[in-house]
Amino acid sequence: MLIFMSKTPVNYLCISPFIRPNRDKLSSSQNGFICYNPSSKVGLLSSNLQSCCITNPISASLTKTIDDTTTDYNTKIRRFCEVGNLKNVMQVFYSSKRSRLYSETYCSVLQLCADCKSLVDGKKVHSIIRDNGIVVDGVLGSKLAFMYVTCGDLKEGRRVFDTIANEKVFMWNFLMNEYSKVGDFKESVHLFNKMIQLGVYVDSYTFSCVLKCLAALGSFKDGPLVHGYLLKLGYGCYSNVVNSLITFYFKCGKVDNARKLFDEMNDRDVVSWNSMISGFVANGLAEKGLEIFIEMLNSDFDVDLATMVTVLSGCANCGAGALVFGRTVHTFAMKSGFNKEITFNNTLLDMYSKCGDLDSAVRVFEKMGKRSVVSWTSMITGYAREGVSDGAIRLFCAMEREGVKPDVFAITSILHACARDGPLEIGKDVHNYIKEHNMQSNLFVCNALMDMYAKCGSMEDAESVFSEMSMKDIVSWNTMIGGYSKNCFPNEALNLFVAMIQELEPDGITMACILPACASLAALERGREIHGYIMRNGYSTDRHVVNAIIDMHAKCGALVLARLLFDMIPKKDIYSWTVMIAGYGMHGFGSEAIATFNDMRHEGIEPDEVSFISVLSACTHSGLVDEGLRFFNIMRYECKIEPKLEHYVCMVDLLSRSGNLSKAYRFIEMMPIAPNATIWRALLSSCRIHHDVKLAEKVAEHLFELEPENKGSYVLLASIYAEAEKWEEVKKMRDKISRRGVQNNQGCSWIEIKGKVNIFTAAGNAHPQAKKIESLLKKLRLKMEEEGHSPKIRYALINADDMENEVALCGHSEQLAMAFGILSLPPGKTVIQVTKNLRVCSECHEMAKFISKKARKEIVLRDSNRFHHFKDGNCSCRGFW
DNA sequence: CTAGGGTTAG
Repeated sequence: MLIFMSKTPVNYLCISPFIRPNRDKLSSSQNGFICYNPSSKVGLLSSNLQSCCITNPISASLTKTIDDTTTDYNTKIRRFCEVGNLKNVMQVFYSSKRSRLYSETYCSVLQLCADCKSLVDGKKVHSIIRDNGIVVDGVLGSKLAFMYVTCGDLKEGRRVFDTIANEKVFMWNFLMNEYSKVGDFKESVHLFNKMIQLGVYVDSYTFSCVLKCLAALGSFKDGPLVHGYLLKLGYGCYSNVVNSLITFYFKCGKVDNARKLFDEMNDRDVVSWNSMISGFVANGLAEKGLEIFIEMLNSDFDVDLATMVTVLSGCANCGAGALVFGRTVHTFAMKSGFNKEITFNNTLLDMYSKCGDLDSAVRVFEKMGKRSVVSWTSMITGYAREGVSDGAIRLFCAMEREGVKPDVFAITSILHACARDGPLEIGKDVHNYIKEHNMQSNLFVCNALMDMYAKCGSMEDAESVFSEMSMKDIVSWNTMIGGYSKNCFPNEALNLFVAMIQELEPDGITMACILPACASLAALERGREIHGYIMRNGYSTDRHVVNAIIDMHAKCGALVLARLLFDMIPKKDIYSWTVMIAGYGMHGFGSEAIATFNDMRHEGIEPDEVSFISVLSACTHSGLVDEGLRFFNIMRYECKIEPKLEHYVCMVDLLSRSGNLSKAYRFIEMMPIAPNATIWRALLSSCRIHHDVKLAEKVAEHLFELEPENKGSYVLLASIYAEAEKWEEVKKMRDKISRRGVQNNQGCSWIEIKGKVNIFTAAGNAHPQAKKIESLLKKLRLKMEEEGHSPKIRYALINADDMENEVALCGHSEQLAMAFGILSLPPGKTVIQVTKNLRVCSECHEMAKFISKKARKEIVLRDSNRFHHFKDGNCSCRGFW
């Protein structure tokens, strides 16, 4: 009688030691488990005998060549294996480590290590096998490989697998499946090809696995090849194979092929039906899916839990469009009693959440009798997706209170929530949890962790996670590159990009991550290089990439080119439009931005919250108060979009800069969400423009409360006092400022000349042409005074107090860059383009106007907020900055 | 080889 110790098909490798296998039932190829080293002193078997023993364990036990203690160890170890006591097994195993045990004993121990997922113990067993010089044959080798892979070390498992000539299809299938689980579909397909080459017998599982991988890879050409091959081998009537084919064709969008296969099937099973329904739904044909579902109900087939789960997760993948179908399924499931199943409820709530109906998801969640970590994770993700980070975090805490332990999925999800609006403290707590629970080997967790740090603005922390990762995938690289781009480390982003392309092939997302780096540098030449790289390597069809290219051009000042590229897009999506609107906005072309926004709506594209930010900020940059208010109302009442903080920032900016200070203040008071520091800061700087000291004090109170350590706010209020000649107050502010650390944000401007970026800082470190630049500026300043442009009093007053202020911060670095631009502009060219890391100061702004008139040059200055086009003594911003 | 939840892009 054969006794199998565990349920997996590998189990023939470990037969209970207490019941000797019945000789008649042994198939020699499958059950050989004793393997002595020919050179061993304990195993006295000759080579001939050994080969006999491998195939026939009975003879081994009969030869009695092993001393009693060894037999004892074998028995003891395997008895502990049976009850699953790894600790005891390892103890006995260690005390026996000098004895050669039965190969089957090693197998049992390895199986137990696999069951317990203990890589540490598994490795110890392997090293003892090695030390004892045990020959690793196909059986022991398979078990070793199985152990490694099961314990998460796919690489080592594969290494062992490669050393044994294993013709067993099981191990091949197992490895293929594992590779596809970790997302390495290429390797899985590679293994398949190798199997064919080596003539390994392939079975139906092999085919379903390889088809799954081909679908995931998008290898739509190879699918039909495999299809033909499996027909030749006679697998065309295996329902699991045909089911995989159906799924494959659906994934390629070949709905008709899938339908035909299904129609011609002789024995459809539940999976066939399920695949048809989810396939239709996934191809945007929810109604067809519903038809099949009804057909299934009408046929004799019992709808099972898997049907419900597949169908609902199909809806979830489709998003809002499948919500109606999802509801129908929900109603049906209630009648059939599926709502008692936790798995069903999990899928159901996830469906509602992914289809945009979070309220229904919450209702399902609240009604569920039992909740698992999966249920909680779905809810947390749902809140995070909607941007309700505090809700997500509250749920996470509630989950922990109920004693549900977060796993890697839950951790990834909560990190995503923390990334949404930057509670870095909580993010760090999660990081500690990850360390304590050894989750840092999980790729998803690490990627989410880096993303959280990047979004919270801490690239140092992101970098330290990145550098310690043993396995990095394309997401890891993209996250870091995108993080550097967005956090204004464009050079780091570009360097990392160069490092990346030496390691692995980038994708469209990489391009969409690196282009903003060029944009933030305003380095049009570098951007064009990347643009060229994109064209050469075929990324230019990816819509994200195309949009990023347009964005880069707009942000580098090449607005006309941006428009040209925009017009060339055959199918513009909401991102394309948004980028274009924002482009016009930052250049001060408010009416063009509005026209583009209207064009978008005419094309039938519904604006979303980001496109409203674009058009609202365009109104702000051009001082279009009435239009801005109109769009704000359209957003709320026509498009039913709840304004977010960013929208309120735009509105406060819009109202206050145009002089409606008290209106702006009332607007803040009316906000249904708590205003943040950015909003108060916008109002405070408008108070300065319009010299409203009283309101400024009120506003500053809010700002100091929200950001007590931000020195900039105190400087701003001090400037307002100084301009109002309130010297007592200036002194008080100065004390407060000096108590707070150093100013971190130094002014810096740069200009790209013939592809080389020339940087000028406030500190004024010497440029090779510093003397020429200084003398040119001197001349210009003199001329300015002659023509009656006296420097504004407010700066002089603050300077007298020898206090850090806008001027000191600015350092007039943009003047240096502009002067250098005039000196080195090639003949024939009339546009000087300068970029500054902070907002331009008003003195420099006046200077730029003057230069544009006197030198007859057009100056395009990009500051941290917008573009200024200076021409003939005027600026396109018309004072709105 | 058993479902269901997770990461990067304006």
